[in-house]
Amino acid sequence: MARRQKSPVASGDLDARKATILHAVVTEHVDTAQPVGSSAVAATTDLDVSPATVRAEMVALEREGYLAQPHTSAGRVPTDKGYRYFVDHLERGAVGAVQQHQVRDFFAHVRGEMEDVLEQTSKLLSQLTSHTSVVVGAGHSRASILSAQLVNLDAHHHLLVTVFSDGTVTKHSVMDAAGAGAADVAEASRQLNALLIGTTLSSRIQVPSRADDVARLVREAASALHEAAPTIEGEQVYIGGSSRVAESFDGVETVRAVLSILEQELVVVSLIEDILDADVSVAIGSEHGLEPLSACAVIVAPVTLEGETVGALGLLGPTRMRYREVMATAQAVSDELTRHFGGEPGA
Amino acid sequence: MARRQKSPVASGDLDARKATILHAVVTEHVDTAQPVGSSAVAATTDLDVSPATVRAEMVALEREGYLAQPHTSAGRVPTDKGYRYFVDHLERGAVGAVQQHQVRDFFAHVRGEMEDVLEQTSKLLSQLTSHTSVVVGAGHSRASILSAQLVNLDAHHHLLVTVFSDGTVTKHSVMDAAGAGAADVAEASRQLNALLIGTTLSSRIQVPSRADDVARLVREAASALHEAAPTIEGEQVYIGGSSRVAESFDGVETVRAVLSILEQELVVVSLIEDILDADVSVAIGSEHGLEPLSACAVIVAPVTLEGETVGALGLLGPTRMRYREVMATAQAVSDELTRHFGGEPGA
DNA sequence: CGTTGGCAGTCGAGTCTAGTGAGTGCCAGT
DNA sequence: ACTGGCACTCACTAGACTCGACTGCCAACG
Repeated sequence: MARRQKSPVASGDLDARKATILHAVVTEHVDTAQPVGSSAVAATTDLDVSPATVRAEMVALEREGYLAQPHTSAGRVPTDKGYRYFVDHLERGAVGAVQQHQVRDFFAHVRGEMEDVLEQTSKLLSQLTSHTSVVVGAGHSRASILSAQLVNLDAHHHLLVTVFSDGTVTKHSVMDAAGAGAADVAEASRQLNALLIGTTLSSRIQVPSRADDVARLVREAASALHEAAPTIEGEQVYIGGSSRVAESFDGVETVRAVLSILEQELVVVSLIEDILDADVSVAIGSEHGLEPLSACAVIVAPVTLEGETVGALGLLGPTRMRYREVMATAQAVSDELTRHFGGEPGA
Repeated sequence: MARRQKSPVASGDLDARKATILHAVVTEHVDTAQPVGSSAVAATTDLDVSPATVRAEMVALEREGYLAQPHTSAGRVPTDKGYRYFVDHLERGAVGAVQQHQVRDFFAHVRGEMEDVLEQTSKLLSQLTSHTSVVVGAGHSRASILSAQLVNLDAHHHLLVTVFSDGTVTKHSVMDAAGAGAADVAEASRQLNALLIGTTLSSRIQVPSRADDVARLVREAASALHEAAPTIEGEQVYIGGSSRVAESFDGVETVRAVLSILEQELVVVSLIEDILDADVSVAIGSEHGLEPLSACAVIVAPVTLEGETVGALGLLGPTRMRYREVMATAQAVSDELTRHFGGEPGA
């Protein structure tokens, strides 16, 4: 609403009245899920114009691609472009008091490891918004190793347990057909720790080439760790409220398609990362490339730690969504999450 | 079909012809999703009787509760009791050759930690059966601690990393407001290790009561571990193919209800454990107590390790399900999984 | 020239009325 | 005990019709 252009042609800005009408159509349609007619717009806005005038404007808005008609004698429905304009010109609202309180309360009481917090957060988000939520914890490719330890499980199996500077812990099985003695395992553990401390997963390390049991164990363990690197570097994904998908769309096929996408973590992560920006951002309908999600809008907010983006949270719902409220919620949770991790690093 | 009673009254067994008719109705209904008429049954069975005779039998089957009519002039549909009889008298079939191969192939190539294998398995199951699958890894309440280590993250945060005899690894944040020195942390780590090794989560341990930094760290870490015990003892749950739910049921409300149940891990686990038996077993419709799942059948197979049940796998679909095939698949995967973990314990 | 009221036209949704056909229950005959 | 025949039931479908919410267009107005 702030920036406006003189000439309302092309795709730039719309004149004030068109903007008001578009805004009215969007909000009304979000509320009712029905096409919105000219008289409804004339009644709900404070434009003081007749339905006929509204109609004329709507024809223009349709020509410019902001609105669409399901069929000739129906009201108008916003297009993706219409929603986009709506969102771009939305003044940021504060999150409701009840929700605000719920968010604060949640973060005041939540305890436990980062993983648990992220998972709980995804549940909170879907509960607050009635949409499906996605929380992505960034990978730790740049984290360095704080400790590595080889633990003897039984005669032929050991476990390499690695602790990273970002607080993650990984484990890797190490087979040992020969069955080295406990002393050898302990020695290998010592050497591994010395070898790996301070390195990252992408570091090249110098493994001993000797043929004895200890050296063999060290080599096996180190390779197990580095082989698995691509997997454990990967992001953690927590999805909450997937049952909300069934409420949001009426076509069973749409529901299936969306759920199917949600099952593919890699796709979800790359979707979120595509949309991710320094601020709360939105992808509407076909704006993200995923055809099965063309009926969806995705709202993404970053989670930062010491200025760096370490994760993201996303909310997925129908394009017909209460953008203002949902974006405000995303912003609030993102802020609190950032503060939460900022306050207690590594936890 | 083996055991049969003379008197077909009451709820015991049905006479051969009724059994055949019930069988025909179930298989036909599973195929077509339509009520099955008497003439269809007469045509598809080798009973060589007229539709009229079939009708008479169907009336009896309906009176005894095995069949139901959606409305007066429609064919018959199996009731839960009908499906139950069908399943109880199903001769176990072998799994199809293609699937057999797929399962073997999967287990021949799958690598990685138990958690990863279970998760992959749930995907395999849902892919093989086109149903939603659940894989439950048993809790490790009886596992003893092999190693405990306190790792210094930063000035005020440490991480207690614990390795259990069943190969699981847990981590717990330990806050340290006072900021003990590195030497103290190392000493605390040593003491914790000595203290915890060989104990289980339910063991009572004797923590030092001294007031110095080391003792404080030890107490903090031990209490963090034992406080979290209920959580980490808990089962791991992996759900695969939840999008299949949308295919299986046509009512959106049913889909939502089922998805909603699937989101509650505790409910899913207790459901599976209720049904769990030494063999592949089935709960049909209202047999399990969960009202929202009254349109579902759940097939559960145990996963054993050295004679002990260490987990379970479940398949959830509509009562109108290909029980024979799905049960055979569950059996096959359960067997292979058991063999897989039996062959490489701890992996 | 932008705006307005009026008006004919369009089209989806709902209702009503057969007509169709799959399937049943019953019964008399073998 | 089984069968063929038969009247009956009832969901489903198609067509006709009305209703009503809109639109698009146009002539008139300030």
